[in-house]
Amino acid sequence: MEVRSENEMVTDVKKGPWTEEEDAVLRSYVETHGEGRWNSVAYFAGLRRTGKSCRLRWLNYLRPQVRRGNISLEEQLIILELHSRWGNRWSKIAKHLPGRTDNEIKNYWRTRVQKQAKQLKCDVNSQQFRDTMRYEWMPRLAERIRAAESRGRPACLPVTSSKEPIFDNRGARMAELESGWKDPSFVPELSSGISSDSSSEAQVSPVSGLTECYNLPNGSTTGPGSGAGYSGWDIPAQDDIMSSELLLDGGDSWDSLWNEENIWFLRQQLSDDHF
DNA sequence: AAATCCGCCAACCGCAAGACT
DNA sequence: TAGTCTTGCGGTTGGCGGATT
Repeated sequence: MEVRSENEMVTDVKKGPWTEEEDAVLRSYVETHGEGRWNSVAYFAGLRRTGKSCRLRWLNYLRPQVRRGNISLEEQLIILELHSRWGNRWSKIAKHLPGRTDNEIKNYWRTRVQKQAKQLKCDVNSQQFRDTMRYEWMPRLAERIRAAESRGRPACLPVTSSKEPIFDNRGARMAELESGWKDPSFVPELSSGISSDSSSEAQVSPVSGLTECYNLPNGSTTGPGSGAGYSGWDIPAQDDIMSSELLLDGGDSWDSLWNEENIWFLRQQLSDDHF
């Protein structure tokens, strides 16, 4: 009988997309034996994969808690808010978005947000871009959420199985978030992954550069949110906010946006001392 | 209809920190 | 205490599919 060690298995490793059969094997094994010891999982489950690959597949795809589909408006706002605080700390940000993986948030940031920075011809780490996020996108997003809330959503949302009110402090929380980014003294926390090197920020003029692409909050708006120019990124121009067609992500309905999972994570996000 | 471009996302890689021996 | 193993994180890449030419 052939006996192979775990290390030998690794040399026989398979890469690339997972098959349904592999998924079934991994899911079955983890459900029976639990997570952890991923090299052993790969070996004893008979998968020709590395432990790392098994772990990643489980965490990012097979876990029952993983949420799939469009990033909701609230999730977008939370991502912007937390990224302004922590920078590229994807796993940390993901912990505040139940069911979302760090990989998903990272991909979202790179494909949507960095694309807008590119269109603005500014560095994603620049003061100009941070100001744009802070003064334009986040307030607009909050406005969209409120507008959506006032249209299709019942003022008092249903209770969860715990019978606790869900959004009792929602307004207060939103105001708290906004006061943070509207406060002139607000300085986004820069941690690893965000360059605080002043030389990179010197590439653009923080204010004059901003006004070339965007007007500050008291002015009219131009830029990625202005009508036909934006796609994928879900922050519309002020005018668009009043367009009900743009209130939701593409294809999202109120039912899907305000399902149990969204309500659950919003409860978490809007609860006191969560950040 | 074919070729090319582009956006998205799953998965890989290297590194670092913590756990274990 | 040092070496090894495991896990977790962030950056990057490659393939797929839809859009555009």
